[in-house]
Formats: sequence, C-alpha cells, structure tokens
Amino acid sequence: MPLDRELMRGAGPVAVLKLLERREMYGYELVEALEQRTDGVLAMGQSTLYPMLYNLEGKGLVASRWDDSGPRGRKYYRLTGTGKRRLAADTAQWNAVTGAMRQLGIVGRLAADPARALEYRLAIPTAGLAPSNGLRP
Amino acid sequence: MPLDRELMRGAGPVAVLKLLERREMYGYELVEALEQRTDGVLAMGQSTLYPMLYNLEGKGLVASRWDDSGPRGRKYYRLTGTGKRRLAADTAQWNAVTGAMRQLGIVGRLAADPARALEYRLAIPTAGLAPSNGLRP
DNA sequence: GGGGGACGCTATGCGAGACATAGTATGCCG
DNA sequence: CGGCATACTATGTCTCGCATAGCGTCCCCC
Repeated sequence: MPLDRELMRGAGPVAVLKLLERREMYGYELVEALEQRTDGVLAMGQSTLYPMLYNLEGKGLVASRWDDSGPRGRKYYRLTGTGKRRLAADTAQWNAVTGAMRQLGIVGRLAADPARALEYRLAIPTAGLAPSNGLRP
Repeated sequence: MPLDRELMRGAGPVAVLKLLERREMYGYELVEALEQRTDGVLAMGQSTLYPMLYNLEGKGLVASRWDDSGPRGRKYYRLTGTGKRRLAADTAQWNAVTGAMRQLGIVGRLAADPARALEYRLAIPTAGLAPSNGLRP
C-alpha cells in the first residue's frame, strides 16, 4: 500500500535504522516488520528495502553478515556505531519536523491510536492497490 | 539552517500548500513565513521555493497572478481546488506517517512547545551554518 | 510427485524534486 | 552612493524510491 515516494525518502531509512536498534534482522524480516509494526503505513517491497540496505551499508550505518544455518541463507543487518549516531540525529530531525508540521496545523496532537492510524492509512492515495514490487496485497 | 533534503522533499510542498490555504501569498513572503511559522525548521531559500512553486503550478495545485501595484512586482500564489484536495490527502498521509513513526518510537507525543521545537532544531545537523542560497544566517 | 507461491536475495535504470550556482533588477537605508 | 534586502528566473547536479528483471529453492497443497 504505497506511501508517497517523497515521504518514504524521508521516513524509510530512519524507520529501518530504528528497527535495527533493538536487534539485528535479516532483509525479508524487515519487510515484514515494517508492514506489521506500522500497520502498513511504512510498508515497502523488496525492491525498495534491499537497495536501501545496500545504501545504508555503503554509508557505514549498518553492517551485514550471512547466516547459512537454516534452509535458506539469510543476510543479517545490524546497526553500527555510526548508524546509532545517525539514528539519534534523524530522530531529532523527525521530531523537529513533526513539531513544525504541528505549528502549521498539518499534524495534530495525535495519540498513538492504532485505529486512528488505520483511519489515516485508508486515506492514503491508491490504498488497496497491490503494487508489483512483492508487497503483499 | 538546512533540514535534510530528503525530509524536505516530503514536508516542503505540503507546508507551502498549507500556508496558502489561509490566503494567497507572494513568493518571498512564503520564504519568510516558512522561517517564522516553523521556527526555522522548514526554512528554505528562494532557490528551493521558486522551483517548488513552479512545480506545484505545473501540477495545477496553485495558480499565480502578478501584482505590480507596489514598488516591486510580486507574484501572488493561491491554492486551486485541486490543490485543496491534494492538501487534504497529503495532510492525511503526514498524520499516518507521524503515527507510524510514533509506533516505532521515533516520534514521541510531543506538545506543540516552541521551546522544544527549538531544542530539536538545534539538534539538526549543520545547525548554525548559513547556506549560500539566500537564507538568513 | 509436481506445480506454484512464499521466501530470500541481487542488479540496473528511470524519474522526481531539493537545491546549488548563476543571473537580473531595484528599492531603500545608513 | 554603496551594499544589503527584496523579488524573481534559469539550469544543471545529485540523491534515492521503486519498477523491472532476474536467480535460487523451500514447502505446501492438489
């Protein structure tokens, strides 16, 4: 359920870094977690997530290792020290931007209400259309 | 005081549309209003704002008219009907994204506290550096 | 037993838009 | 009178989401 690409450019990477703050995760697991943990708002397909991970790794914000112990090989990603600092900075920026949007009257003082989140999610343009990038319908 | 370019991609246009929701404004006035109304968080220079306005007009979201009654000509912009609908949709998306970021623990339940906004603004990378695009120092 | 979807990943190119650089013009204040 | 503020236009660079295409194979169900 696609979020506007320009918003995803600002939100996607920091959301991924935040998920990796708690524990290392493999790619496909991140796809699932973004869907589950944000009620689909920040859902992204493999064609978005994997290049994003390569980019984050290229910048030294995450590091990866292969785990071939299961039936399928999995590439696990973890936050680096640089990544943790970047996450802190991005988190501050996101709070600043959210504050600014509130000042303008775009974002309200919204409680962390999943029902409300779903309400807004349904308002997203093209809601219900399944993109052809591997996202679940 | 530059906000990350990727965040501005998502925040800039909707902020401009929101400012035009109340009344028409001319370009330079929008530059000033973005600085004042968001404590500098969404401040942008003329080289960012004008192309953004041309893009919004190209999409039919705003319309412009010249006013030569003063000592300098001013190009006033107003929201179109299409622009109003787009603003409503973008506002919903921003609330959805903010809710998602809150679910992940990136954005907190922040009161509209200008002092807090300033605190976050100071946390923005490169705070204090004056860009060479006409933004005030 | 085999087919198809899920699982897990890689490669590459296109398009959108922030913003830097460069420019023009001139009003106005010290 | 000079410099900064005011007000705008033009163009090119850079970044990154994501589409398209692909490989490999596990596993479930008909």
